[in-house]
Amino acid sequence: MQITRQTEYAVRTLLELAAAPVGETVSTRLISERQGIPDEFLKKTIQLLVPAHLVTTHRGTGGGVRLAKPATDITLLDIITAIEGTLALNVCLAPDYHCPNKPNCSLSRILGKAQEALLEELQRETLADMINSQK
Amino acid sequence: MQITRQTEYAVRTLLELAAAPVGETVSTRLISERQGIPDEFLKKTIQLLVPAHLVTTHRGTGGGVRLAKPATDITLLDIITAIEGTLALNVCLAPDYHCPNKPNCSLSRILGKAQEALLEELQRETLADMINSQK
DNA sequence: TTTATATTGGACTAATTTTATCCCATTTAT
DNA sequence: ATAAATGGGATAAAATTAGTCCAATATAAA
Ligand code: SF4
Ligand code: SF4
Repeated sequence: MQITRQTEYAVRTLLELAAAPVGETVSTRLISERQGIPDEFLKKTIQLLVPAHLVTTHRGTGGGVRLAKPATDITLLDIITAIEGTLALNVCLAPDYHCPNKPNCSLSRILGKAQEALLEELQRETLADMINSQK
Repeated sequence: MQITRQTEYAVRTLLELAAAPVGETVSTRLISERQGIPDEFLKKTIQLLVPAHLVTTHRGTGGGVRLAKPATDITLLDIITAIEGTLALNVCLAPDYHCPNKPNCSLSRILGKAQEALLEELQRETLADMINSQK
């Protein structure tokens, strides 16, 4: 019932990028050093952020990673989803899973409600908010 | 970011007990058959519910498991906690974990708030409520 | 007192997920 | 060319989750 270490790596990476001058690329190497993240693992992590349209990358000398959109448009939920897939508090709350009991299962009903409350909080604040609240 | 299978086993077990006549014991064997839970694994699961004071057990012929308190006094959060330990959306939100960054970490702050919202929902409804909403 | 029933508890195994590493290919600026 | 950087496949290590096996103990009933 925890976010994974990789998800936290992703958040910290995006915070690092959001803190950098707008439009500037940062290499994964540099991020890994500054954030204490294993660099090869960070590469994999960033490769999950690309298809989620949270960052863009550029190869070669002077290349690196930058935000794909303004920090005001990226929520914590976006990041979690990019790394872990759609958040589900139980199997039956995940897309494409069908449990025959679901229609009259009070557990899934409660977990569904609880999940809604959770998603709302995770969606409320953006990367930009997070940066600001650090100051 | 999901409850474990074992936690769901625990919930279904307690629902089964709550549905039985008050004060009546049910054997783990019977529960495992009715709920489709591996019986040896269910035994382990129930052994986690005993020290959490959610059920009491009685050995020997005619023995079994029963609720340790009224179904109105058992919340979903109680059950999750009994099986998985104190719920924490990230390591640093668990008791006895100290991250030096925590004081000015906006991630832990947001996750903390989100966790609060989640806990509130999980605490809101009791086993009794769950039974009633099935009808 | 024997027997059948049921939980207790420890050791063990299996499966799955998470975390991490290795290594080579490809792209790009200088 | 060369150095810097990401892309991506294969694999390994570690941790967690799920499940099994079995002997011991307690209890009620025959
Ligand atoms: S039994 Fe209920 S909680 Fe469990 S998987 Fe089915 S619908 Fe979900
Ligand atoms: S860096 Fe922030 S979120 Fe991560 S463990 Fe430390 S306090 Fe928690």
